[in-house]
Amino acid sequence: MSDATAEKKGDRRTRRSKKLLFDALMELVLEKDYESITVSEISARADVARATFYLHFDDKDALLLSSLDALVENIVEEVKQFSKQDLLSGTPHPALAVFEYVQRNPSLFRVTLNGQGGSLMLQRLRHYAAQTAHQAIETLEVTPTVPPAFIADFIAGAMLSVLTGWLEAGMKPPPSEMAGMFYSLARPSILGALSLGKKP
Amino acid sequence: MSDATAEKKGDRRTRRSKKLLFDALMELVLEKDYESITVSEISARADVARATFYLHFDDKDALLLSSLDALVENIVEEVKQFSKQDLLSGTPHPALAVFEYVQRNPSLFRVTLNGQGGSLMLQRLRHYAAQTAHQAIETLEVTPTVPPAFIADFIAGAMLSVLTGWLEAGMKPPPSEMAGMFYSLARPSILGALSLGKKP
DNA sequence: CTTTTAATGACCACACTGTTAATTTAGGAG
DNA sequence: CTCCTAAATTAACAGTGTGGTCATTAAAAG
Repeated sequence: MSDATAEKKGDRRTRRSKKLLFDALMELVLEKDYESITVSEISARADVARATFYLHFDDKDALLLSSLDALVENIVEEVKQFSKQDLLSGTPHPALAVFEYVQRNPSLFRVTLNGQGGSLMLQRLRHYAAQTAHQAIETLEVTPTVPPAFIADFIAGAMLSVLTGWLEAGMKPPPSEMAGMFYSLARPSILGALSLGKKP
Repeated sequence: MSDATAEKKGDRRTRRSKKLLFDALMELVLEKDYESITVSEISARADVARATFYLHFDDKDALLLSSLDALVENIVEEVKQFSKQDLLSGTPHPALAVFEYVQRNPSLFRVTLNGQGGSLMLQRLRHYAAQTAHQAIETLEVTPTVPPAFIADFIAGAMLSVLTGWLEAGMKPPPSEMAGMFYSLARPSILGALSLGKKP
């Protein structure tokens, strides 16, 4: 094992290339329509041979998805910090975490939510969100009157949609306010759906 | 004016071609990934010269969007029938209308919501939905504590997300049940956000 | 019937894809 | 440091789809 700073896998050159390509895509994605970006363009921007691109990724989407996966892992982890009590209390920590995270890294989310990044990303993001919401609900240990999966879809979709609108509006109201509004809509719903089946 | 059956615009041949192309796209979209469908393929399936395609549409997306627009117009009109009182009453008419409509024409919605149909459709559908929700809220003539646009985004996103899950699950619970669940989550939210500013 | 207009097939230049082969370059193990 | 291996590069390649034009044919509309 070489360890040392370790953690990273693979040849230094490989890492370098992947990072360059990733950064190039992020740059381009802010400049133009995702669909219209070509592999040639990404490689050129990354100052990497086109063949090198295909050495690491099958196609444009593969690169994009691998980026998204990394990003989502981060945000999910942050959000998971706040579960149980925060979910039912008035403190909008989980939602706040989301808004703040998005505010900190708007680029990729803008691509995803604004519909660019094609369908793949939105689809995947929705699944991630729903799954996370689902897990959060289950930690509450109540037997809801509505299937948790339904609640999860509902809340996840609402959150993504609201996020989209927020990005389109230039992230105008600050995260705290957004989170507050989100909770004022989401909490009554969830509480209502859970109330009948509360556990002692 | 030639009127007679009228209502339709343009040359009969034009209408024919457009319809053929539209139908072809719908067929293909059920068979394979939207992104992978080519103009050549659509034209071939429609049994129409490729040049004819470009005579009517700029590209694949233009055809798709024109289809979506037509479809959405229908559903929006249906939903708009039920506004004011139904919105606040327990009768889930508006949501029911949506679920039933989708159940009746699943194909295009499956494309849109399942993420295929690229980003364009989802984006546009979200806007349509939010806009419709927004208008519905304004007919209520109350001054909500949360911006109507926010509520609209919230509800529209929730609806689309739930619809997506529903389609993925093979439209398993019937529309009535889905609409019921949707309302049990959506109503408390909306009522809560509106309650403080009720008008006499 | 005559005029107008859509549809067709054909043919084009162009861009991007995905792959492979030969060569150069740089990292890592010992 | 040296050698060996694996990554990166350059360059070609066939394949496919795109838009667009054009003269010709077919069919509506008046």
